[in-house]
Amino acid sequence: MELAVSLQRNKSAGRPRSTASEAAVIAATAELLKERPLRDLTIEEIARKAGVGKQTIYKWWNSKSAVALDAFCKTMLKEVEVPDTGSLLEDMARQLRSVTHFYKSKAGDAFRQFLAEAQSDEEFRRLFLKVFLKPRRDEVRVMWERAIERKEIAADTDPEIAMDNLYGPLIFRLMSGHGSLSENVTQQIAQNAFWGIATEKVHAAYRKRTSER
Amino acid sequence: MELAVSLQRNKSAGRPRSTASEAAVIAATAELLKERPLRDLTIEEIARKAGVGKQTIYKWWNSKSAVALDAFCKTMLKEVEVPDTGSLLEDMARQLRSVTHFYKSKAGDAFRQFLAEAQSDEEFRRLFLKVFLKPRRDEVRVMWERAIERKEIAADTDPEIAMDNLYGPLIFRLMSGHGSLSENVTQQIAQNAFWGIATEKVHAAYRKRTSER
Amino acid sequence: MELAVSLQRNKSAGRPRSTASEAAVIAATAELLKERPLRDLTIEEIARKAGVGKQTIYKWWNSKSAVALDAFCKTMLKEVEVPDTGSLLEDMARQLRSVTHFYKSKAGDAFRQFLAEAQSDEEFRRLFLKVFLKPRRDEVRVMWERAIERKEIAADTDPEIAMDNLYGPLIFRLMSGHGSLSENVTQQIAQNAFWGIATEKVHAAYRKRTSER
Amino acid sequence: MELAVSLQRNKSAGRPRSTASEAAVIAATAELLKERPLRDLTIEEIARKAGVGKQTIYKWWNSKSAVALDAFCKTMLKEVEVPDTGSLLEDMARQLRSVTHFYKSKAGDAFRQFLAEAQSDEEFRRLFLKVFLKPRRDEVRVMWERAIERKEIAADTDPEIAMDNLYGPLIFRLMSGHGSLSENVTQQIAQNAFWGIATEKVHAAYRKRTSER
DNA sequence: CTATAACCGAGACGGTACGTCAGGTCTTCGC
DNA sequence: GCGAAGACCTGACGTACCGTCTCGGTTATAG
Repeated sequence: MELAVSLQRNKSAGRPRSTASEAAVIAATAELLKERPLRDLTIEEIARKAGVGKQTIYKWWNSKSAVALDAFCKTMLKEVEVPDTGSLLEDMARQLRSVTHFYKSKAGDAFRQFLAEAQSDEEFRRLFLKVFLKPRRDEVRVMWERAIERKEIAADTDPEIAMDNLYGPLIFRLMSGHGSLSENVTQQIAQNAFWGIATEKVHAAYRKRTSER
Repeated sequence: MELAVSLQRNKSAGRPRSTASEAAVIAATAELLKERPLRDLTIEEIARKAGVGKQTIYKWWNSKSAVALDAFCKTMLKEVEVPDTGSLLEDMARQLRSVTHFYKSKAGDAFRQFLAEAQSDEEFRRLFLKVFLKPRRDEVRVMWERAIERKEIAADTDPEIAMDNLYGPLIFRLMSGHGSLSENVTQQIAQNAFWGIATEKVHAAYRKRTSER
Repeated sequence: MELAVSLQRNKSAGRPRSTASEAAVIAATAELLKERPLRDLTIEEIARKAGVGKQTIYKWWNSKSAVALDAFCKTMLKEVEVPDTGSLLEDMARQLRSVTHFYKSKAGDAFRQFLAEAQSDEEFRRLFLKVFLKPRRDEVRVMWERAIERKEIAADTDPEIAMDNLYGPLIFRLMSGHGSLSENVTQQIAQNAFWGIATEKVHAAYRKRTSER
Repeated sequence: MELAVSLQRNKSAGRPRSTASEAAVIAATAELLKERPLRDLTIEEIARKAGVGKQTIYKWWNSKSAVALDAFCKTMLKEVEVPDTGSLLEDMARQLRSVTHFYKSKAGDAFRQFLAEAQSDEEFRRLFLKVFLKPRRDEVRVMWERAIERKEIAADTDPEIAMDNLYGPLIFRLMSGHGSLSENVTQQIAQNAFWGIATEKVHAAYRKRTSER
């Protein structure tokens, strides 16, 4: 019980890390990240704004992207909503509404910056995957697992692919900007993804309740 | 940039634009783009490698991304294959195989770099959309228009969304690297996209030919 | 005749070196050098004060000491007075008075800084020797050559050693600060140096004119 | 610094100064000082090499030069040889031989570094004068006092100036590097200095023993 | 036998400067 | 007048030390 604590402390001599500095860096970075693209941040500016030495940043983070990701996770992130309405279509529609709201926010801008950054920094790609993307997907995956239990989708459905079917189109749309992300569009995407993965039985049930498509 | 140059102004005095320089810049950039991420290219290096003054580059292109995009379009791009098998599912499967091959090539790396770059450079995003993405989508759109004619999908289906359903998951997978892009996965994505947009009639016909999913 | 000139110019394309920048650097450095020891100058401060990029300084000079030496030679240096009174003793006494004046000035401070710098930078030591010390000694050497002609000193006297006998004590005094450099002291040093190198004949002649030492 | 410590205050509470740490600092510094110029030492490196906290160094010494001087005095210094042959010329020649040996050694390098350091640090200049230069000159001064007693030099000769006449040329030669310090040269310097300060009587006696110069 | 005090190592901190790199602009010459 | 060459100012890079500041711990004397 107490063990973890006492193992944690005392492990090193010397002046301990300044929580104030860390917080200042995170805060400054978060603020800057809302103002401009990640690419246009500089370590110097973060240090300046945080009132912190550059070395202090380099000591605790590997790159400005790592600082930014940390700031993002600590200040810009809200809980994922994982609806459980008993209907996959409904779940997906609701979920998509909520992630769309995220994607369109400042946080969503940051998210896309990170995805962009990952294209030229393999180490960061892994970090981003580990600290943000994977945990998020793990939370959301239950939506499909529940659908499998309810037999709405086939037992051998790969939730990973299901998720890509749902989120991929959205993200691509946002990144390329070739089309808008209106309510209408997101719902269409949700429906297509649903029809794409649901079983025939569910299709039939669904068709009963609505007019033929 | 680069467009509609020659017709209007053949009267101007002075030395004409050197086609050799332009070609050298394009070639050097293409080569560099195969070696490393766009972000890590520099105008100076391109100029050095091309044996060209920096100013010459700045004169004809707005940014290194613009040079790179130009180089990409002129040297790394092959015709899109737009299959016409008479079956949307088959068309989509084939198409996806061919774009997957593209995405996994050096050219695909470059494509993702451009998408990344667009996240921090709105002007470039528009350029990329105009000179690459839109033309491509225009070519591919006929696949869905043909499917509408064949009544495989509803008349009011938006091909834009259909395309996002098909390509979005792939691109997202590649960019985030959370999963592989095996033949198996791409075919699954194609199928899901197809089931997502095809009409009930087509679903039924398809089920006849295969065992129940 | 004209050859040297035409070889000099035209040798390179590109924007020529900015004389304004060079002058600004020299001026700024000279000013700073009067305010504080060479060691406490920084390239950054010079650049800042001169309104010049650091790179411009690094391009044309190897080190801050080199800049400082250049500034010193171009702005703080006056002609050496090489007296020719027909008497070595008189020449030496006058010369020493004038160099003492130099040593005690701001320029003399700088001179000692350079000598100090040379102790930890062999490359600079050679530079200093070449551009300042050797030319100066070459100018002054004639004093002893004339004395040799007049047979005041032996024909095989080494002027280098004679000069060290004259200037060495002064410089050491100034650097260590163990004693003052009053008129009295410098004249004593001059006399000792003179007696040390003059021939017996001259000693005798000199003794006739003055009371026995 | 470092002087007159123990006698006055044996009463104070608290942990006493660690002699081990002091010795380690001195040893590490001495070693480093043999490897590179004083300017290129850093407190951090000394602390690292000595296995000591930086603060411990700052507590007991004012600057790295002070540490170095301390290390120099405690480990690199040998007794000065003050010959007493009964002849000033002989004394000077021998002395100069021995100091030349010193100047050319690692210790001599350090000595010049200190003299150099003194040009940009007035406080250190005074310290160096007090703990090294003055004591040394005090020891050597008797050479001239004995010569005065023997009436080899005038009663009012200033030994300080005499010393400068002897050592100054050597030191300047070494610092500027404009000439070598061969046996031949040092003996010439010694002779010149001797002739410069000896009385006529001595000159005459000396001439009897040698051929006319 | 504590309590107090000074010391010590370790090492994090806010800074300043380093020397390098590239950006985007400018100026000159040769074609 | 175009284009190469290349110098210019700017500003960020990542590193090295500076001198200061906590920490946890150690070793003395004083009570």
